[in-house]
Amino acid sequence: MPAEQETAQEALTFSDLGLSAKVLSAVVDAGYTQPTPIQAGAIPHAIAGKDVLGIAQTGTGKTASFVLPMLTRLERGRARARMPRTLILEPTRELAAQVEENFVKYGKNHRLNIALLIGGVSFDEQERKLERGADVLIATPGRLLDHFERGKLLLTGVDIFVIDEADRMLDMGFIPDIERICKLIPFTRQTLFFSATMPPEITKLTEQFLQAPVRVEVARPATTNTSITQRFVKCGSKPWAKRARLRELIDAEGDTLKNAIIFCNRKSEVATLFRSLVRHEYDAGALHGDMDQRARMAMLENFRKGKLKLLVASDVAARGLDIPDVSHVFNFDVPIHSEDYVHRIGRTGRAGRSGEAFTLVTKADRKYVDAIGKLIGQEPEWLDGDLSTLTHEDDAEEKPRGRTGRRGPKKEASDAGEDKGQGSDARKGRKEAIKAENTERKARHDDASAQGERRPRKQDHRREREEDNSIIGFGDDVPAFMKIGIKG
DNA sequence: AAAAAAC
Repeated sequence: MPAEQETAQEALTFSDLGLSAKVLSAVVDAGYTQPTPIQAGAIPHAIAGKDVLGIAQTGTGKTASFVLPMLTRLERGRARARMPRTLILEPTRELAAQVEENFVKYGKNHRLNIALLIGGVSFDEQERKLERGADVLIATPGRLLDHFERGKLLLTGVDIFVIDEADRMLDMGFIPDIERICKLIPFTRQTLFFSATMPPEITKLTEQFLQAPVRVEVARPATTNTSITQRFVKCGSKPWAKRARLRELIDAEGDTLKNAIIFCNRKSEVATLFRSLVRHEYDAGALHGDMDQRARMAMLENFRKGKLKLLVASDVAARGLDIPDVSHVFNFDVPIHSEDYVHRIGRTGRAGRSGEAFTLVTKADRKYVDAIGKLIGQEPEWLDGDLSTLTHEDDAEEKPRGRTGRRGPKKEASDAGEDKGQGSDARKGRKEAIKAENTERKARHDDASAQGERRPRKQDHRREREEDNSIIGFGDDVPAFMKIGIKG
C-alpha cells in the first residue's frame, strides 16, 4: 500500500464515513474513533446502497464494516411480520451470536428487532421474533431454511443481504444452501459479500449474485510481523505424552499465561483432553460442535469474562471468534491444513497485545509443520530442539510409572474454602461442561467406540483413561448463566 | 487424519 494512502486513511475518522448520528454516537461510546481499512473502504459504498465485495480476514474489523452502514440504512422504514428487512448469513452459531452482539452494541440508540436463527436451540422464541417483524435477521443456513420450509419466514422483503465468511461456507459445503437462499431474495436487494480468500467457486458466486460490486480488499493480517511469538515443541506421539507435555508447557508459562485456547483436531480429543486437564486440577473448559448449545454459549461466555482460564476447542473456535485478550494459543495437534494454523494462532496477539503460540509436534506431523513453515514464510522456531532430537524415551510405548499415574478416584478438590468468589462459578461451569459431555456421550453410545470414547476395558487399565466417576459430583444447583438461555 | 451445520 502506498504511503500516502496510508496517511490518508490514518487521518480518516468515523465521522467522515457518512454514518448516521445515532450510529456515530454508539461507535464513539464504544471507544472507537478511527475506522480500520476495510471499514473505511466499505462503509461509504454500503451506505450508498452499492454491492460490496469485501476481501478481508476476520480480525480486520470486518463485522463493523457491514453492521454500521446497515444500522444507518435501517433507520428508515419498519419491519413487517415474517418479512425480515435484512439477512446476514454466518457459517457457525458462535459467529452468528457474535454478529448479534455487534448489532446490540452499535444499535443501542435504535429500536430494532433483531432475530438470531441458529440450530441447537428452541424454535419458539425464534418464531416469535420473526412474527414480530425482524429488522435484522442473523442466521446459520440450516436453521434459516428450516424456518423457511415451515412457512415462518418470507425473504421477499429483504433489502440488504450479507454473506459473511464465504470461503468458510464453501469449506463447510454450504454453497448449495447459499445459492438457494439467494434465489429467494429479491434481485433488487443490496448484497454485501465477505470472504478471506477468493477461490474460483467463490468468484463464480460473486459473479452470479453481486451487481457491479465495489471491491474492497485489505491485506491479510501478516503472520510473520505481528506480535505473536510462535514456537514448535517436539513431543512423543502417545496421547498421554502429549497431555503431559502440554501441562509442562502451561506450568512453565506461569503467570504470563493469563488464559489460553488449546486446539485439537478432533472433537473426541477435545473431550478427552478437557477431562484430563480438569482431573489434573486445571481451570479448563471445552468447546466443540457436538456439545449442547447452552454449554457452548456458557463456555465461551465464561472464557470471555475471564472466569475460565483454559479453553480446549475444536476448529469451531479457530476463526472469527472475537476474544480480545487471549494470552496463549496451544496447538495440541498440528492442524492438517496450514491455513487453519494461521487462524488458530490469530486468536492471540489481538488488539495490539502480544501473544504466545505453542504447537506440539510429533514425528508424524513433520509434513504439516513443513507446510506451515512455507505458509508463514519462516523456519519454525523450536523450543528445545527439532524433531531429530526426539529421544527414544520421548516416544516410549509405556507411560513412565509414578509420574502422572494415579490410583483410584481422586478426592474432590479441597479448594472449596479458598475460592475467591468467581472461582466457584468457574468450577460450576466446568461441572456443567462435564455433564454436557457426558449426556452427549450417552447419546452417542453406539458409535462411541469408533471415537475412542468407550469405557475403559479391563485390559486397558494401564493406559491413562479418564475416570469420569471420580469427578462427577453434581448438586441440583444450576449456575445463573446456564439459565439465561439465548439472548435475542 | 477433521470440523462445521437442520430436524
